[in-house]
Amino acid sequence: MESGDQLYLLADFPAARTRVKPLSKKIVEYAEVNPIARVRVNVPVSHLDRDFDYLVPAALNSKCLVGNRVRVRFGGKLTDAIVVGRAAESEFAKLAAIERAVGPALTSETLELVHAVTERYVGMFWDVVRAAVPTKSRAGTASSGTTREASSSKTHISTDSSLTAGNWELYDQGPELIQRIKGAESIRAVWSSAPASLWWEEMAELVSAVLEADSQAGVILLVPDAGSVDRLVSVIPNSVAISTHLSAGQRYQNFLEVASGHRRIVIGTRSAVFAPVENLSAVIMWDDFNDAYCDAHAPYWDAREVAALRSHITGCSLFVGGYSRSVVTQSWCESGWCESISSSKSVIESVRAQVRTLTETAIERDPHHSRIPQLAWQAIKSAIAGGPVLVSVGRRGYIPAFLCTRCGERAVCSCGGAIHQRNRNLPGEVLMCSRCGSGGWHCDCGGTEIRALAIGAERTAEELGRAFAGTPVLWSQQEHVVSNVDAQPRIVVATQGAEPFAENGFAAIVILDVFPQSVSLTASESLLRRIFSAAVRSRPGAPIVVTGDLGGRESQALARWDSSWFATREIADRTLAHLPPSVRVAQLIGDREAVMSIAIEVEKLVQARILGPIEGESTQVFLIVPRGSGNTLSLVLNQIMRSRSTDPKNSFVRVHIDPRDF
DNA sequence: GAGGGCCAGGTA
DNA sequence: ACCTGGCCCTCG
Repeated sequence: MESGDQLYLLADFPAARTRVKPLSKKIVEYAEVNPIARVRVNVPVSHLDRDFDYLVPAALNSKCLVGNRVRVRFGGKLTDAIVVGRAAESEFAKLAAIERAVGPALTSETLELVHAVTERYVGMFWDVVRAAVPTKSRAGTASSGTTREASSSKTHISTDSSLTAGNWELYDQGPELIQRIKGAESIRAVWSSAPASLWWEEMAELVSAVLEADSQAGVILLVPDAGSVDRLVSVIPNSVAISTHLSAGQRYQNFLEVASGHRRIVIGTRSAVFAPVENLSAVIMWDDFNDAYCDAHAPYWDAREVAALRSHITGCSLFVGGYSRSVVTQSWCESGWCESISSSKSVIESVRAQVRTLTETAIERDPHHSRIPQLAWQAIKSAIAGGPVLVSVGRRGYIPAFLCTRCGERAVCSCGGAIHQRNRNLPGEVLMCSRCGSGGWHCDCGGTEIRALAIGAERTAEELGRAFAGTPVLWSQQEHVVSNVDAQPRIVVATQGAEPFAENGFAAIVILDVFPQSVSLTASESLLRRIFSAAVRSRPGAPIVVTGDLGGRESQALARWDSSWFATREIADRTLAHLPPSVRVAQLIGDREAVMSIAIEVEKLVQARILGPIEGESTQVFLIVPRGSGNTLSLVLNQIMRSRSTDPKNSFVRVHIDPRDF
């Protein structure tokens, strides 16, 4: 298969003839033009993460192009390598020859991207390649290419086609945006999904606008999970999936179809951000706040950042959508790197009047002691005849809210945060505030013990079933996600993140138990995301009831129906506190000695603030620098890691650049 | 990280 | 004379 050949231009290299003395005694002809291949070898040590030169046998010339995968003898062993350059001459005298060619892996464009990601995340070239390129499967090529295959395994009560279409008229400058895309303009934009919008239809519409500008355009669509991949593949013609839930053979085959230019519309999970799409015109990402975009292996790259990097390097368009605006994408907008697309005033007006927020204290006073407050009952009761009602519940099982065992009032800290027990199996364990972290809580009544207000999702469903006997109650949860429901009256109880869409939208929505799950940087951002992601599933004018423990800013953002406003405030606070996204962070994890010595060395070379050490199973340190010094920080860390790796006595230290949460 | 060369010191 | 472990260097 010579399919990858047209990707690279040999003519780019200066023609030159060189005398090179090959190591092997065998008489082999070498490539006439640029007989040297500069490669990166797959060895797990960072001081060997540099170029090595090999001779290209004439017979392999066309398969040793820049970006191709080859096999070379390195340190006596046959090893995988990627050709990263071709040259006429080498500094090095005694060269070995490339033993075998494997196939296409990277294009010159994705090669540059992999290099950039490696540098930024202080990683090794091959650690990024492993994520970017599927392994060639032993079975070779699985015959039938499953492209645009409808997912039949998921529970669908109605089909996608009966749902309302994505409509960019719901947004200020939405129709204008579509026109500009059709006019082949390169655009970076973030959109916050409007109520009654369907994200996959919105993405499909962006794709068709891109294709209208250039029918040969390449597009990458990124979604957080396999279910979303299926959903998108079914609405976007001529697309191909590159995602981990495909078999290894299928994944490799699809990858080859993309690398050869046969397919240009790629839909996938995080690693698809590296897809070797020809003529890439746009990267479109959905739900960027989702943690699934973070790779769990070193060097812990983040697909949102990689997408931004790719757009930066190639100038391709970038569209990032979500139910609510993430702090990071809002900061892109504020820096002028990106434009912001939000729901139009009239759309916002139609929703915000319907939103009612109830604090936890109000629920406690409810005489029925139900998890579902009176107002929510009323909303469900009045809406149920007209269509489906969504009840979004928190995590299954325990809800992190507690009551004083003595008076039964909710255990609340003086700062307003919820009180929780570190280890609920140990009586007498110190009671902590989940917001400010102060310990030693006691109730106003004098009580010093708490009990969990532990009513899980099942109880809620049960309670609803009893109250609305005769109305079907449908469950949607992580193990069994219901994607869509029809317009029939029914109660849909869904755990966070598993909320279905309803034909024509839900007639009422109740969002229960919105509590911060932990003390962290992104805790309140994720509360808002949960509320908005459920609430956009409403039909116009439908009542939306939210219960839980919202801070003032969260409530206000909800009342305004403006998550960008919220993100802006968050950014301002974090900037004052020298926290991301206004700064770049490097997290070091390892032996105390090693971590501290690296931190001190970095501090000598860049002006960094050191946070920590935090002792646990291993020691953690955070190095914080202004955004502008981020590249220097990566560079310096790279040098240190390289020199450390030459000495096997040095213990291993993990470097995590810009962790999303800490 | 693996393999090889080299030197020192211990063992028959 | 031979084995063993530690150290250091290379790997194209």
